[in-house]
Amino acid sequence: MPVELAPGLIHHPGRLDAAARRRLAADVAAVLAAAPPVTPRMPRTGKPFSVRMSNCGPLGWVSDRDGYRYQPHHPETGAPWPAMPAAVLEAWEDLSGHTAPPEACLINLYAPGTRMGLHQDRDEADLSAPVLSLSLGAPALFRYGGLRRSDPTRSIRLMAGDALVMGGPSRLIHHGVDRILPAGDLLGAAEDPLPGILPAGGRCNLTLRRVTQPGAVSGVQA
DNA sequence: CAGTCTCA
DNA sequence: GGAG
Repeated sequence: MPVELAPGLIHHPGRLDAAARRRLAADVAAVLAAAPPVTPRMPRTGKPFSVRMSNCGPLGWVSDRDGYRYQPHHPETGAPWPAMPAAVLEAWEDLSGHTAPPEACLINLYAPGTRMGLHQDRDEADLSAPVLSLSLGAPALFRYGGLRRSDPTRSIRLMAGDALVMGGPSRLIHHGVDRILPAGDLLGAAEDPLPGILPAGGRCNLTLRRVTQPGAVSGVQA
């Protein structure tokens, strides 16, 4: 059953069963074969993220010395991002409450020890759509706060199969990943969703977003 | 510009 | 965990 952590911030524990998780993982593996994970870098400083990333869908989120942006092609291969898999689109239809389809699915790969500092998802022109997060693999300690970075924060454990919707008043809240937890930390067998791609004990997170304004002309990025 | 980091 |  869903838990409303804050207005517009909905946690769906165990939303994806084992079969759905396997199907999603297989789809993600196929995407990563065509769009290999990239190590993003901080704008200006070039400091690498610990998380590795890829994308599927018409647009993908990338970060390098030039800044954050969405672009239609892989930054290293130059190929268009792979199409959004059916399992991803179905999750959006089930959980987003949004009629227009997602335009970007960012794939975050967390090896053990990887973290993601508190940040906002604010590179999208259309903020009326929620961000939908799906978790695979190892559990993670997820932290969320408010609209201001200095707002008080709380943390929850995000597990394989969990979905999290950040929408409405929570669309721009700060959030991050404090740490990847040992797979055996809780009951439930360790799942390695992407063997050969993600180290054992790692986590894969998918975030689905709407990027462009409803009326935007193709080729023009707000 | 920033989803970085380290210090405390 | 909060600040810079």
